[in-house]
Amino acid sequence: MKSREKSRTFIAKDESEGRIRARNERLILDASVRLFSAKGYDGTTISQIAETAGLPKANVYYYFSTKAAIYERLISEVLQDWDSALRLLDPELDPREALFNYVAGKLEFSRRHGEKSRFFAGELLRGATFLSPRQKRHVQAVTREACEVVQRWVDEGKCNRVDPRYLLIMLWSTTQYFADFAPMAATTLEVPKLRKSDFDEAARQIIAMLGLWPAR
Amino acid sequence: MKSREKSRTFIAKDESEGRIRARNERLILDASVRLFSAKGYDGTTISQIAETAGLPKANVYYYFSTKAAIYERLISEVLQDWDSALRLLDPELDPREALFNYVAGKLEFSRRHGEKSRFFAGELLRGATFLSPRQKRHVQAVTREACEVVQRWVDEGKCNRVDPRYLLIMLWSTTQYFADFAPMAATTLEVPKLRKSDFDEAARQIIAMLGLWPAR
DNA sequence: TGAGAACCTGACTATTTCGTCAGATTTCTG
DNA sequence: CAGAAATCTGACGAAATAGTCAGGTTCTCA
Repeated sequence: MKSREKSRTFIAKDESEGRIRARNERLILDASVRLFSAKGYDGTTISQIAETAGLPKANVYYYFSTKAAIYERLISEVLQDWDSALRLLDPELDPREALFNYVAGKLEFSRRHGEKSRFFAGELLRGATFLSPRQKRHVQAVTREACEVVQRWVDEGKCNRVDPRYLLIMLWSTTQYFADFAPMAATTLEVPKLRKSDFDEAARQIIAMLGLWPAR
Repeated sequence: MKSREKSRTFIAKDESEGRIRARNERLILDASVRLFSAKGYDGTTISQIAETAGLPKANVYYYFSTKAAIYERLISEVLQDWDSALRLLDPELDPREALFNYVAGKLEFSRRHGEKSRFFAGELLRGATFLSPRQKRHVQAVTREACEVVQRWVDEGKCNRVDPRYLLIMLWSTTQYFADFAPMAATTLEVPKLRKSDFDEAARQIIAMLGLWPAR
């Protein structure tokens, strides 16, 4: 099958040892995120996950003791994506440019990883009870940081007066909408299916519609 | 089975005859929307619906032959709400005022009927496969109508140039966010739980952030 | 190369779920 | 009030599900 070097791999996580483990866990997680996003947590069975991943069910149980364990791993992965996206908000740039980059980046990520985006949205919808206090604090800290970036733009007069928190919510919600509710967005735009160009246009339109840019 | 012709009550729906039927169907539908919104379609069992509604399971089956039947009834109810909300967009008003009313109204509805809003969002998330072609056309027609209202404002110079479709998407997504992802919004706003005043403030902020208002 | 660790799996159990049904009870109507 | 229609319900069977386990196979490294 595969003859890799027998080198010691002390890379990072506790499970980084064991190529087979890494490969199979990935298979399981990928299958799971697809199923969870399509049918929800309760609507997904371990048998389906096993079948989608191409493994026997008992083998899935070998790697994850329970469905909840799979789910928790996915949450923490998605949370990482979410916050590295927020770090795209570059304080050095002109706000209009920085916000455009952020929106475009977020849209592009959502377009390419629709299942992840929908998975996260689905679980937020269920009440976000899954976030550990630690994760909640983390989200809060990252959010606050982003707010400060915007606030600085306002203070420096580079940007009209605005409550950064509402601005962020507006950007999150709109970008999410295109990914998560794509069928509805497509209906509204009267196209059969959203394409990359629709996402790009969305980024431009969103930025254009915001009344944040001081007259020059 | 089709021999229910004696009653004199031609009120509206096909089921308007039979007070008991009406009452029990309502009990079942109310229980269902709450459960569906909290646990998803697949995650909800008929037994839970029965228990929540306070009826024996077999009695639920007496009124609805299957879970899908309950679900379809809910969809059409929610769709009605959705489009009567869109009719709140009053073409006679000044755009700023009209849009504020629309946003505030939608937020208020979502706040009061969170389960319905989340139920709809949840099913959109699953791909909107549930909408019949007829319903889809209906949504499209109502949307187009709303777009025309906005377009007229633009043409009359009451409103800056904007693509009405993206404006609508932006408004829908943002208002939905507050209702459907309330825990996340609360975290962002750093309040323990969203209150009415937060929703009101959201409406003001959303309108204020839009750069649609021509200088006077 | 061989012993132990890691990995794999078919078969099994206990539980839950959907949906049905026969017959009991209540409500309606003439 | 009598009979018909509507409503109610406990109990049941077939199917699906989460999770376990004993024992087999493959890999790793000294």
